[in-house]
Amino acid sequence: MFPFLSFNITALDPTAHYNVYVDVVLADQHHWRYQGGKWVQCGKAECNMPGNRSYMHPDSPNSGAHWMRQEISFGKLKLTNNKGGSNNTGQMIVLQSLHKYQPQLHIVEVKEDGTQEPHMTSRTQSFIFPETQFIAVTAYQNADITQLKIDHNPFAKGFRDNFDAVYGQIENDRLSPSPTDATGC
Amino acid sequence: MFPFLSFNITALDPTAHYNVYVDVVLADQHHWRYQGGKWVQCGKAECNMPGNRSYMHPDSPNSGAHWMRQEISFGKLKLTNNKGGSNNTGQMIVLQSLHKYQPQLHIVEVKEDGTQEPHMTSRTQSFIFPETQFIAVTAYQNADITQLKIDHNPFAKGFRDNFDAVYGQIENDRLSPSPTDATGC
DNA sequence: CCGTTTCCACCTAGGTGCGAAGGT
DNA sequence: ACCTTCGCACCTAGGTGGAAACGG
Repeated sequence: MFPFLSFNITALDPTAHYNVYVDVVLADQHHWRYQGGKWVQCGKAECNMPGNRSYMHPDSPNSGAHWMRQEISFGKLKLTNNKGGSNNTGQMIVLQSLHKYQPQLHIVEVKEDGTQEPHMTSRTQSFIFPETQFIAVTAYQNADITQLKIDHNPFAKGFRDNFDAVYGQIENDRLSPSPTDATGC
Repeated sequence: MFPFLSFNITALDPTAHYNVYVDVVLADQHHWRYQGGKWVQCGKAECNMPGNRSYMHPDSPNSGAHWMRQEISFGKLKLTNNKGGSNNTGQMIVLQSLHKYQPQLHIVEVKEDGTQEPHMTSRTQSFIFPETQFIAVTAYQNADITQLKIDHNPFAKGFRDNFDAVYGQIENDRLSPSPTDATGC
């Protein structure tokens, strides 16, 4: 997933322990297609398919102090349309192409061992940022998104037009794209 | 560290939880030098220098069933002579060059959260395999060791003489060198 | 002098979008 | 038609030993 989700968290108990994870849910009940330069709805969504749709941050479990120390990035969260069949050990989030999704951030207080406290629902908080919605694709439809990724994803450096000139620039830029950048991708 | 340490563990409680880690201690109190094709002692060892000398297996903590399921490899254990000064967060084992070392395997029963049970020393077992002793170096002294690593470490493939011919062979070999291979490196 | 550090070519491993080929 | 998959060139990131430079 690029640009990746990144959050700042405050007001946790520095000494308590938390799991932090993201899951991705359908944002509406429609197929989408890109037609005439716009995304348009097109029929009903397929039934909820099986497959993992949550990703625990690799630092989990950890203390409130740890989570608040610095920005929490989900740079290694990976998306796929492959249900995996076998060895999918919860490492990738499985989505259906051409459906719109809404990521959600969850912060769950846990015992020191990382298992969830029972009957402590007030100790779980979830956050939804509508600006992080996106449409999953297997091939890019919107050229602006393609260019955004080529410009900012280091692994796509080979596709930049003015390779050297642009790169020096980017290194000096703050490269923390607002979550809005993910919209429509 | 290559060849890397690898262990099979049996007779754990499948439902209990354990940390598994390796540490590396001085095997004797001498400097060593390579002279006339042999390692010879040479004066006294320096005082025990500071620096991390243990490496927790990345699967830790985990169940007895997990540890017994398959061979436990320490393929990502890294050695250095750099005390790091700052950001050394326990990820590398710090050794002094030209000293002889003895790796040790430790299996510690823990609570589910990975913290050690207090007053449960009988729940810790340590194993020492003398055949895994080695002498740390910054430059290879023994040509046999150099060739062993070139032949078997995939990252050193570029130094193999008969590149293609040899590689097909190695792929078909069992590549689990006995710990003895580490001796004298 | 001899051991250490630095730089280098060469590899493994894996993340990019592109374009051709494949499916429905 | 339109979407998906696959192979590809091109990158990032990092693990090799060799050779030269460095240092006490």
